[in-house]
Amino acid sequence: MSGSNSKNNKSDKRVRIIDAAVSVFAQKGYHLSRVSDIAKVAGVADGTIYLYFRNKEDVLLSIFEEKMGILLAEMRKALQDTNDPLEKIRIYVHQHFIQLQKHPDIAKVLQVELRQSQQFINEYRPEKLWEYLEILGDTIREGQDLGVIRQDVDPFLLQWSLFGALDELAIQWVVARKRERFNLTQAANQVTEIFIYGLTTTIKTGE
Amino acid sequence: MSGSNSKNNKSDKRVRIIDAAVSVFAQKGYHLSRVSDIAKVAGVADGTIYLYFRNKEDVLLSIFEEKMGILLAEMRKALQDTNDPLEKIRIYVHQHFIQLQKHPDIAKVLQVELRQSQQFINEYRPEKLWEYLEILGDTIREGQDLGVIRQDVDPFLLQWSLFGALDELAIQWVVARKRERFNLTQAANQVTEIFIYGLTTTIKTGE
Amino acid sequence: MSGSNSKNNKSDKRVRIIDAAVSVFAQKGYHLSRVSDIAKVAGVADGTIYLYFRNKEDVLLSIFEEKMGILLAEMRKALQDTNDPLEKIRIYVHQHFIQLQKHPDIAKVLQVELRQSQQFINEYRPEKLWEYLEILGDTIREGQDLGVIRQDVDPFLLQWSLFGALDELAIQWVVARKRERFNLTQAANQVTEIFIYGLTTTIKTGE
Amino acid sequence: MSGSNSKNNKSDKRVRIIDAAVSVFAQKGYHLSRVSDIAKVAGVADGTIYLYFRNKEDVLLSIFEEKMGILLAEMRKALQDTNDPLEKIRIYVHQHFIQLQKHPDIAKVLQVELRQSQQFINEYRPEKLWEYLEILGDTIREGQDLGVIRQDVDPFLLQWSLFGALDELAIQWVVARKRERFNLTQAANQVTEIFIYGLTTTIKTGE
DNA sequence: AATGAATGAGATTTCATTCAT
DNA sequence: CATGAATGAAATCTCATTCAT
Repeated sequence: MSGSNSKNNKSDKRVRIIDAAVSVFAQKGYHLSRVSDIAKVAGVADGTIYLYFRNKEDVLLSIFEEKMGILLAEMRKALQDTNDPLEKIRIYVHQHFIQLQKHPDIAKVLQVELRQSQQFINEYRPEKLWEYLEILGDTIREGQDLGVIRQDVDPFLLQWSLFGALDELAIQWVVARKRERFNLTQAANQVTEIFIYGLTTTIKTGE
Repeated sequence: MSGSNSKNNKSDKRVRIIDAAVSVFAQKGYHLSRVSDIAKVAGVADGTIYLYFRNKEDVLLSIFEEKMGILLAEMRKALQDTNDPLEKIRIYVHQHFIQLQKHPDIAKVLQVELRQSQQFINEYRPEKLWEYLEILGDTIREGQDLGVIRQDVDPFLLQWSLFGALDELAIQWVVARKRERFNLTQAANQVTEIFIYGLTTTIKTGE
Repeated sequence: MSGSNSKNNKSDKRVRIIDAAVSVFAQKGYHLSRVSDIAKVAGVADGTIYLYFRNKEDVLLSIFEEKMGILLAEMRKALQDTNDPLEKIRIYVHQHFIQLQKHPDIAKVLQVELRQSQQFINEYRPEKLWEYLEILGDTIREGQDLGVIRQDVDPFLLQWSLFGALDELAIQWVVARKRERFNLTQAANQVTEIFIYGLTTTIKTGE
Repeated sequence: MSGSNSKNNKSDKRVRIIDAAVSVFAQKGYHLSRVSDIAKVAGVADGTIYLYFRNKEDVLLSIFEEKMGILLAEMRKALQDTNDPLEKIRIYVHQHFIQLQKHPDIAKVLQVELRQSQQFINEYRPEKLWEYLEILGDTIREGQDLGVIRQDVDPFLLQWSLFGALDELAIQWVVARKRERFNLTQAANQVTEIFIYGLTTTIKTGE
């Protein structure tokens, strides 16, 4: 029991630091966050952080690695029962926004800090993020193979367009305190509507 | 002529500092850029920067103010001869990407550094950016009034979705060294296609 | 013992910084003293000073607060057994010079740096110094009430005159390296003589 | 005439800089005063100051040299018709305070800045100030030779005590915004009274 | 002689990281 | 393992002084 406790304490502390860092980074941004801020929120001494992480940057990297891993796993689980590509896209968008709502701080860090530094993105390839995005790209290609998505769009461009749209709405929701202006479920519905059917009023013949 | 020179030199220096800052911020990000880096690139002494700007942050703010003003003016000029909302959107997208291609560093700073800090966004209202975005929102509302854009989408959500898509593609093109993977003209065409007609294969009756 | 040591080390460091600052300020004056000078004399790193003080000015303020407090307490103790106002003045003058002799650096900082900046005096009210001076004013008023000090002198003017005389002699002794020219005990005697009996040769009838 | 004008302009500018420096130093203190502040008040360019003075310190030194010279000359003129040492002291005190009232800024700089830096006092001997003080010392010695001033006081101590008293009252009047609390004529009378007759109530037989 | 834009040395202060306890 | 006091490198910003015009 004491061994188990000890192990729990250990992993506990690591988790507490990660969570504290997520909260602090989300609030102030990576560069304006001090290590001692993280330590204070985590309820540990400054030096303790260096027992679990190489340095401040390693804390940020670990957030990506671990939190993105969780989001990725949950996204896969949400999509596992569907085969229809268009339905998959609908679920992807909903799931993305649900995660966002559940973990706004994580979302903020992933979104904002990710783009902060070219260096960061180039030097540290956030594999888990790429995998998360690849799901969208693969689904689009699948849709094209099955003939339900137009052949004339580049899956790569479509993937980023859709992700960008989601991301921007997320930022508006998360960062800019516009949460009162829209709820994310409605947003999810509208975004999928627009991407799938377009914004024009004319009616699709196939329907 | 010497007077003209003298005047040119003076305004020259401010411009050189701004341009140097754009380049340095684009490369390293705001926080990792040292004032002396900017000075070196501008070919002036460190202290000279403080003759033209209050502090480092003021340099960043001035970039926004001035460069965004230029982009805004050019966007308005590009749109002035069009009345059709859908055509306006096509032009907006193209123009956005053309500017991007012409000024990738400015784009990087405006896009990436802008959202770096919540504080920045909250305390300093980037009016010019809002105006730039409002053009899109107004056009959408116009299109709805004219009946060419679906009434059931929230202009606010659509505006941000479209801008997010553009933004993300821009970042991919600018930041992540993916310029070889697509050209922006093609991207512009595809994004407008998708937003206007949707990503499904079914054919619009109106065509 | 180790706990005691630890505590001593901590308070030790604050004291060491204060004392170093007194020495450095006394030698170079506040403005010409660099924080790193103080750190070097105190035997700590530059940054350590900022663990104990908000900034350089706070070090100066703390010197006033703490050292003046000590001088004030000792002055009160020296005066506690006397009731005769004239005797009190004699003791005050002696005590003032004794303290001076014991802590010439403190004296220098209190006297010289204090009046350096109007701003300083106006913004930071040196309460402890006022209290120290008030002792003199109160004694004078007491003497007038008891009829041993002339009614026709303004206590306020007399207080400042006497303090100015002491102060100037102090400065001559401390700053201007004139220590060889007079000893402070003799000075104390002469100043009290002059103030009490005047500088004329005529003899008081009361004697 | 134009030559004379030119000469006037030249000396004019030097005087304007000196006067500006007096005003600025009096307000902010030497170290917090910027050369450009002086230039602005003098209505000249920053660089112009360096045509008339070697550097910032030289401006301060010149203030002493020149302003003190004026005060010294006026003091000598005020004393020239008197032979009685006690009367001379009375006049000295009055004259000192009159000058003070006429030139409070000069007084502030001479008094406060003078003591700021040991270095300053040691390296640059303010001859004119010493002469000014010597008048007091000489008068005291004269009085002792004539038998009207007690032999048992050290002229050096008495000189500094009296000057210190004057100085402190001056500072209170000039610096600490206490001008409403006393007028200098009254102060002059009281200080001479106290120094000459002492602060006790007993009556001198000689009177 | 006068200007004032430009310089750059130097000062304060912060904060990631270390290490003795 | 954990602590947190101490470190000191590094960054921003100021301002006396210079010098081309």
